[in-house]
Amino acid sequence: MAKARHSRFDCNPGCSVEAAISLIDGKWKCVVLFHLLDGTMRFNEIRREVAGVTQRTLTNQLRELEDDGLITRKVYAQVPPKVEYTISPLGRSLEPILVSLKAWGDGNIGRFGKPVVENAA
Amino acid sequence: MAKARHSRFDCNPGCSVEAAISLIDGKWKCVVLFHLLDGTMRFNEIRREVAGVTQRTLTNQLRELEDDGLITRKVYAQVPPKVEYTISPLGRSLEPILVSLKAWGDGNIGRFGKPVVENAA
DNA sequence: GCCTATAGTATCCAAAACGATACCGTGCCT
DNA sequence: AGGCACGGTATCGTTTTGGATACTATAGGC
Repeated sequence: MAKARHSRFDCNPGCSVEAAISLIDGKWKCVVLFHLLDGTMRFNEIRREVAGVTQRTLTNQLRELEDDGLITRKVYAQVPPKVEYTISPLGRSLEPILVSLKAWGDGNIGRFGKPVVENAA
Repeated sequence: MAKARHSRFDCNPGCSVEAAISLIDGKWKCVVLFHLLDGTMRFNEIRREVAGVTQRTLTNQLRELEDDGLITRKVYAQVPPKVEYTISPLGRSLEPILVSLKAWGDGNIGRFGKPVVENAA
């Protein structure tokens, strides 16, 4: 999505849907969160799992996820740098959504594009 | 979201999540689909339910939903014009996602913004 | 020395998304 | 006659999103 995120939630049935959507609005956010469900990961681990994302974009979206309280970021004072990303309880509460997305995708992915295996590089 | 929709699905666990996301990527799409779960609606009915959307944007997103096969559009040859929008079987298959989004939003909406009641106009 | 990994920052750019605003033809109601 | 509803179209503009590319300091391995 783009432009303004949903920021004003009206008291109709749609508004809770908008609230949830507004948090995962970002091209790679759901995918990142999905991977973090399995446990803590470091920056380049995430980057390798999420095919296609540029490092600048990944940084931005991890920052937004952290700002929204969906993940936590732990920096170890060492060289080379070590940073760990972990899904937060709030982020974990999105699990039903993420799992539904994956289940749907698994059952319907053949409708759009063809899975490719070139990101194993 | 914006820019390129997810269009190439790699064979890793994220790609099915991407596939699902790519279909509901649009500021108002989930909300529209959510409302259509309850049954067929006409254009201005949807417009009244979805607070904040401009009529131009609603038209665009309904078109995209139709193009993706998530809803169907039926035009009655009469004046004034009558058009009915109905969720399709493919769209209906997104119900678990939409319901998860609403459940999460219901439980967390207090974290962001305050519900307002000014769209009842 | 060079290459790689780490986790970024910096800068610029292009594309897309959405909003704002005005307008349309017909019929119905007042 | 005027206003309103219907379901849009048309045009322009702004903002945002994400990508492309280059660069960073340190350490370890070869």
